Amino acid sequence: MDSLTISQVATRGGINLQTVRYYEHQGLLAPTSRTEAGYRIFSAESVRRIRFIKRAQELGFSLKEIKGLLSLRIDAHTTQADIRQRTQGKIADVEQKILHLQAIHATLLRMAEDCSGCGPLKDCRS
Amino acid sequence: MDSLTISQVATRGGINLQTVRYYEHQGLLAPTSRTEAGYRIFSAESVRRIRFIKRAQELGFSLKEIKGLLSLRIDAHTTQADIRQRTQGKIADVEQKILHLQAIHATLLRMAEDCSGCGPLKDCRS
DNA sequence: CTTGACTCTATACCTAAGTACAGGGTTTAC
DNA sequence: GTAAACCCTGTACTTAGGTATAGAGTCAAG
Repeated sequence: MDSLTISQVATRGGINLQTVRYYEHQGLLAPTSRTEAGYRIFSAESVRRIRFIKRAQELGFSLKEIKGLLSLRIDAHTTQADIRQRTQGKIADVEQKILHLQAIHATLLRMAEDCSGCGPLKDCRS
Repeated sequence: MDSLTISQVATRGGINLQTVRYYEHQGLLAPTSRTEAGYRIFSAESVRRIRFIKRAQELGFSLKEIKGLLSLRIDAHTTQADIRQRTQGKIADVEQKILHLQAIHATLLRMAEDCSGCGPLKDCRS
């Protein structure tokens, strides 16, 4: 029984029911089908997708960017070169973010462990 | 001559002039003083601060959180224990973010380099 | 067979983070 | 000494990302 209602998928994904509809409207999430009466039907897949969206958001990606990340999904008609090209820029972005976070992290650690001589956080090299 | 006008500090920080005033209003940035006529005077320090704010924003921190990060700045009356306590939670947050980014990064790399058998991005373990 | 919990669409409302005037004073360059 | 290019405050508008409400249909339990 891999079939979920909108309220179930919202609860399991940790978001508001209205937000599920909002994400659908934004093209980030689609119900697998509808019942006779028009009720949305989701799968466990959708829950994973919602969680991915929330994590990516916490990392500073906009919904638009997340849509781009999600669309990298591979299907039979996508060539290697195609994928490589589309992922390249995103890989660079992510690497930048990691570097900046590591700089902040190092500065926070220095502040916590040895405060003599450490400067303000904004001076962390990054 | 470490004395900048609002438009200079905005340009060098890479943000809109209005945004400088907005950040000041939000308590994230303060001019070092004012001229006789009431014009704001900034220093190079403010430019660094603005850049830090922008970087942190790209990493998913809200202005409120960034204010918290900036307020960790050390002054003479802050004790070691005090600092350690205030930094602890933020360090954990940053570590979480790094882990999530690394998971996305690894998945993107796998997609770019060897697509046979790689799944959708949202399934990256993180 | 009806009542309560659920769903639908559509529209309105909200907060964060800006961005853009309007109306007025100031400074600098000719 | 007067334009052009600044700056000031205050208010209004915008966009992203939701969240709430209204009005109506659906389903499951007693």
